[in-house]
Amino acid sequence: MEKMSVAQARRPESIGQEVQLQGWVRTRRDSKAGFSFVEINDGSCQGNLQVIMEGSLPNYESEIKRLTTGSSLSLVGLIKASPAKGQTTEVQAQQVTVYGIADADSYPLQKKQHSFEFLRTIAHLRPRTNTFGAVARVRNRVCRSIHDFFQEEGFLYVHTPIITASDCEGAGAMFQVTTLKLDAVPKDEEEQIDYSLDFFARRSYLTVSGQLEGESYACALGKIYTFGPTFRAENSNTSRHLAEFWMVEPEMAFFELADNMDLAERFVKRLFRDVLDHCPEEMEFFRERIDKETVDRLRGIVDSQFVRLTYTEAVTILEKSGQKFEFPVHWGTDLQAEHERYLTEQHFKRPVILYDYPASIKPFYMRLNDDERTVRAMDVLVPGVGEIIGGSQREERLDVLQRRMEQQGLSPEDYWWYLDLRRFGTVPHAGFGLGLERAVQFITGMGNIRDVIPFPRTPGSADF
RNA sequence: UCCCCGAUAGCUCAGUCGGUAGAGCAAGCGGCUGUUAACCGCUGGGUCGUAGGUUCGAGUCCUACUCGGGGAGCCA
Repeated sequence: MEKMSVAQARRPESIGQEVQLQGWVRTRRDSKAGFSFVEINDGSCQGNLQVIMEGSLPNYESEIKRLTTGSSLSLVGLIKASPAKGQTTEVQAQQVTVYGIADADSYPLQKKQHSFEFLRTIAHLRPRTNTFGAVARVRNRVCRSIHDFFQEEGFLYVHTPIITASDCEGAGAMFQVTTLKLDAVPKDEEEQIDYSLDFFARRSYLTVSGQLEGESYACALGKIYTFGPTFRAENSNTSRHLAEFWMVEPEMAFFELADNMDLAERFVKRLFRDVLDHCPEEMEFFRERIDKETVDRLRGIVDSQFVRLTYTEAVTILEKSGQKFEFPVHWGTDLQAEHERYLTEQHFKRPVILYDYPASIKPFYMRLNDDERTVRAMDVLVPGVGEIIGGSQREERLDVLQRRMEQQGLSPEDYWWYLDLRRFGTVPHAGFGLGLERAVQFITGMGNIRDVIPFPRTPGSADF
């Protein structure tokens, strides 16, 4: 007997086939006329499959009448056109095997809406809900599109290390990795921790970015991208931050800032277009249940040009806006969330790429402009979520890079290999980072980033 | 880390002026039905987050703590 997915069985072209289906019960409705409607889902699509289970089945009273939400089963049946509204096909079951009942008294999921807060406490079961199934499928589609896009553009997928000894990748607090016994840490003569006895014979950390290593490969192979888990030990408690998240970081030799912005815009639009094209049921679900605007917003972005303006121009717009901001705007300080929101949500009402930020508020590796006050940084801001991409053209001039490091209190010796890239055949190059979860959050309209990653890690919480 | 809000049945919530606990859904039983978040009736289900305090009396007022949420900062 051929196995078939629920997704396939829901399509009209499957009518007339006799197949095996396996999945989990979403709901059961009994008819006293002597049969039951059982809706099953196997994760292959948003919708359920209605199965007719007749009272004449040998295990009808003993097992089928006891099927509860969450129970698992296998069945053999004939796919038919459904006579009633609500679905195009349905299955007439000929044989039903129950794998496992989900005891309704203790099974936490019911056929009703639960709060996301509650579902986070049962993260191992929440993928069985409509919302988390849809998020998982959209997340998968976005990941596939990330690879498709870069592979089609001739990029090489490079794996940068998860464990790093660069103690300042320039992107925030790091998790330390150690095999030292924390209750008996070895000390040297000066009572300092003796890291020569640690696993890597020096302090090591979980990566906060693969950028520096990515530059190494871009400066040999041209266009590369990394895509993997990233860790930040910041004590951030917001709906947009995770301690462990996934980041895509392309890095391109012979790219200047304008090339970088072009690529970022093409990239983001491709992700959005692919989800609209390939996940219509999921997006319709999000439009109905999560965020009415999300589909229209994505369509609008795919068809429109991103606004590009310099930091200096943005400050001028904000100053002239007449808006009362909690924090007043002035040149030289970073824009606050309220300022970015005003630009994307009220002034332009679409994504905005800001570039040429003051050098004083950006890291050492961003290329200094001729005005000596600004660097070739760019942020892609979207309505609702805010910063979705951050990137820059990198400083390729050895002397300028060394000067900038010293200004920021970093010792060039620690970055000897990074500086080698400028010593030997340096080239203009650029890159950016896109937070996967921020992208999925924006696409789906989900309000909390903890609900677009399967098992979220946040301060004080690493359950499951 | 800072500011604000919350914690009551398995879930989602209501609970008036401080007077001893309620609904919907879920569950069990019964009824009805090609149903589709099915529907109707009945039944069971509670240390009101924890620890103190005020009071004749606290779910309700006060304090601390724990956990959760929203916002800010940091950023992706």
